[in-house]
Formats: sequence, C-alpha cells, structure tokens
Amino acid sequence: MRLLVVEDETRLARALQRGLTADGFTVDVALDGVTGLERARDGQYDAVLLDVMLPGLSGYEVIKQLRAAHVWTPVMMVSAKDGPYDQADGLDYGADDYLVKPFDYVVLVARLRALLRRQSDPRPPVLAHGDVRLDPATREVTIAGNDVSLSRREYELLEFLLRHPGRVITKTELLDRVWDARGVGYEPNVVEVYVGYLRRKLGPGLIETVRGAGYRLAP
Amino acid sequence: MRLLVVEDETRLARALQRGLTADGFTVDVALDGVTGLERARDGQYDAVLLDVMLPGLSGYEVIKQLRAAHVWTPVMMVSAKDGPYDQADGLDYGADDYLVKPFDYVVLVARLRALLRRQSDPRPPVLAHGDVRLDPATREVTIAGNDVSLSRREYELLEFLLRHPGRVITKTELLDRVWDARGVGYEPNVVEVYVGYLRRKLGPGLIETVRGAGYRLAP
DNA sequence: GCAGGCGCTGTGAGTCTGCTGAGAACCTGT
DNA sequence: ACAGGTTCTCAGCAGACTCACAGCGCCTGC
Repeated sequence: MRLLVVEDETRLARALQRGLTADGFTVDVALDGVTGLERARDGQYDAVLLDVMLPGLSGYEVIKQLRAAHVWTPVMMVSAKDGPYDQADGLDYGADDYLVKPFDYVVLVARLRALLRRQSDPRPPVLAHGDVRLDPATREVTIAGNDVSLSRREYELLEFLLRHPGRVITKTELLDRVWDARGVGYEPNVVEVYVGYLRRKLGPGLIETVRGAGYRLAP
Repeated sequence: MRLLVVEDETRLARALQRGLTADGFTVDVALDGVTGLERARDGQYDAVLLDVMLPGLSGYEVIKQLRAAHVWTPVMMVSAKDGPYDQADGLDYGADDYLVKPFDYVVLVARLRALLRRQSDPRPPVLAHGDVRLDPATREVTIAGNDVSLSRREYELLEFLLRHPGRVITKTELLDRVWDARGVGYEPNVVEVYVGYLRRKLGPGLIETVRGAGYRLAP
C-alpha cells in the first residue's frame, strides 16, 4: 500500500513516515502543497494524507485540483481543531475522511485502513436535481438529456449549488467557496452575473433568488 | 444512520439488513412498494435503498410520489442490468444515485456513504409554532402547509420571535436584535408596522400584543 | 365617563437589491 | 499574432422593500 503524506511540519511528517512504514505501508512525504499536488497527481498512491494548512498551496486547493485532474485517490484531510476551517468544508471539497489534530496515531491507522477498504468504487456519484444532471467525474452537464457547455466558473457554481440542494446560500459564501477561499477582492455582483449565465443556459426556475439572503435551488 | 431498504427478494433484503446493521446502520425493511412508500414518507430516514422491480408499486412510482410529497431523503435506486429500465430513468425521477444488480456489497456501502456525506449538510433544525413552520436552511415559511413569502425584515422578525417562544419581547429589544445592533435611529413604530405585516400574512392570533410591554407568541 | 396614551394601519417617498447589456482585460489554443 | 472564449466591472433600470408620518380606534387609569 503506497501512501503520500503531505505535511509541512517536518517533525510530524518524519514521525508519520517512520510509524506507517513500520505498519507496512510504503510512504512518500511532500513538505508543501505544490509538490504534494504534483506527486499525488503523478504517483500511483492508494491514499493521500493531506494537511490543510500548507505553505504554497492549501490542502483545499490541492484536493480541488486533484479532483479536477480526475485523480480519485482517496484523501484523508488533517487539520487543527481550532483553525478557521471545519470538517464540512473538507468533505465538500471531496475529501473522503477527516481527522482533527492532534490525533491519536492508532485512530489514524484504523481510519486509513477503513478508507482503503471501502474505496473499491471511487467514482463520485452523479449529482442530479430536477432534469439537470452533473457528473463530477467527466464534468459533463446535461439538462433533460441535452448537453450543456459551461465555463469553469459556471460549472463550479452549479456544482456547489447542487451539493447543497435546497439550502439558501449567500453571495458571500459563494464568493468564499467558488471564487476564492480568501473571498476578498470580488464584488458580490459577479455572483449575480454568473447566476444570470446559468439561468440563461439551464433555464430560469432552477435557481431561485431569495431577496436579501442569497440563492437556492428550486425545490 | 437510519436506512430503509425496499426490496421484495426476501433473501437479499435480509442479507442487506444483516450486513448494513453490522456496518453500523439502523435498517428497516419494506417488502413491497406500497409499504415502502408509506414508511419512507413517514419515517425519518437518512437514506432509502430502493429496488426498481417491486410488486404493487414500482420503484419509479415510489420515488415520484415521495418527491411529490416533498420528501427529499436521498434515494439510491437498484435495478437489474438487463431490465427494461436504465440508469437515466432513475435519475430522471429524482434518484440520487444508481446501482446495477448484481452489485458488490463493498461498492454499495461506499456509494451509500458518499450519498450520506453529500446530504449531511448539517441543517439547522426547523422552527415550528402552532401551524407555522420556518426552515432556517431554506428560509421557507409555511402556515398549515402553504408557502408564505416574507421579505427580509419580516422573516428575521418572525425568526427571532420563534426562537423565543412564550417570552414577552420589548420593541426596544426587537430593534436591537432584528434591526440594528446599535438599535438607534429607528422609531419603535417600525416594529408595530412589521408585526402588522406578519399578522396579515400569517393570520392574527399568532403574535399577541402585551400592552405596555411588547409582543409574545401566542401559546 | 373621560382623557391621555398606546398600538394599528394606509399612504407615499426614498432607498436598496438584483438583473442585464456593454465592454475592458485576460487567457488559451491555433 | 489572432480569434474566440472567459472573467469581471460598471452603470442603468425596474421593482421590491423599508420606514416615517399621521390619523384613528381602543385600552386603561382616574
């Protein structure tokens, strides 16, 4: 079993490498996000252990780009409990499991084994709502069976909405999650513009405006 | 995690019940479409595993009626590969994922977990009082089942009242909490105006006036 | 019974929010 | 380099919303 550990704290990284090797895994280490992404993309790993707080490229960015590159290696995210991020975030971005620092080594191994065991069908399921269907694996979107071509932003906005069906989502949240994790430097109006684009391509009635609050997938 | 398995092959149904129970789920079984629909509609399940070929009521009918009844429990459809139906049909009817028989049990569990994860958007609980219901996640407000459209202020005022049922709340407090943290610059009369709007939309009798003191939700 | 105060509501002006078309800047592939 | 697509800002518009105001009715304390 080949593992990739992406972790910038050298001390922890080495400890994990030693322990996991002793437990029978073959372990590579990457000390920052960029090399982590590269290795994860190219190497044939059975699982990736991915820290969230990384120099260069955050863990979220890494997993996002990994999935965008059609790499479905199971990923276990690791983050400090008191960070600005939380579990839901990690899972949203496509992590398969989530661990909070500081973690117990035994728990880590158990979860890792469970992850490897259940990962026999890694293809993400199709997202569907009404007659709109979105396949994260191929990035294809269809409406009533007809293909729709979406730009990157349009696609990611739609995917985020489909992952939270029914919930009202504020423009700020969308800017945070679809545009930029830092979320600054954008006018909320971009969201309005892109919702407009989607409505033009997918028909009105799919995305509802909740005045003063945000947007929501029509029930 | 509560699951409902709707499957008429008793042998398979029992096997699934045993396996999924061992994997930590709480499993109910329905052996035909009619009872399946009933249970799915009434029970609070986290997911439904739904066979397509069912005596009484086909799986498609079940999911159609389920969605028509505004039940959005995630549904995984299961069907024989060589049946007259195919995957597209299932997704069209509003299934969230699709599995072809014969399926690998490990695959089933993996997909089921993915489904639950997607769905496990931690939704805030619905606020209810009398026949008024308010869902903070979707911002939907219903009275006796009928949708009511509220403006931002109206919504926030109602939400605040529902979060403090029974208590008498002064106008000053409402100005503080619903209008503006600084609470200055508003006439107390705005509150009266908005209480008026709410009474018009939700019927009198919901919000009681306590003369000289404030407002209170009727018991 | 009466006066004063409190709360309710109709009216309307000003504000705010969201939608859209136009266009500039920037990529990307040819 | 160029064409086409994409991303984002800006400005104008329409409609919804918010709130003050003023008049009226009702409650309450004397």
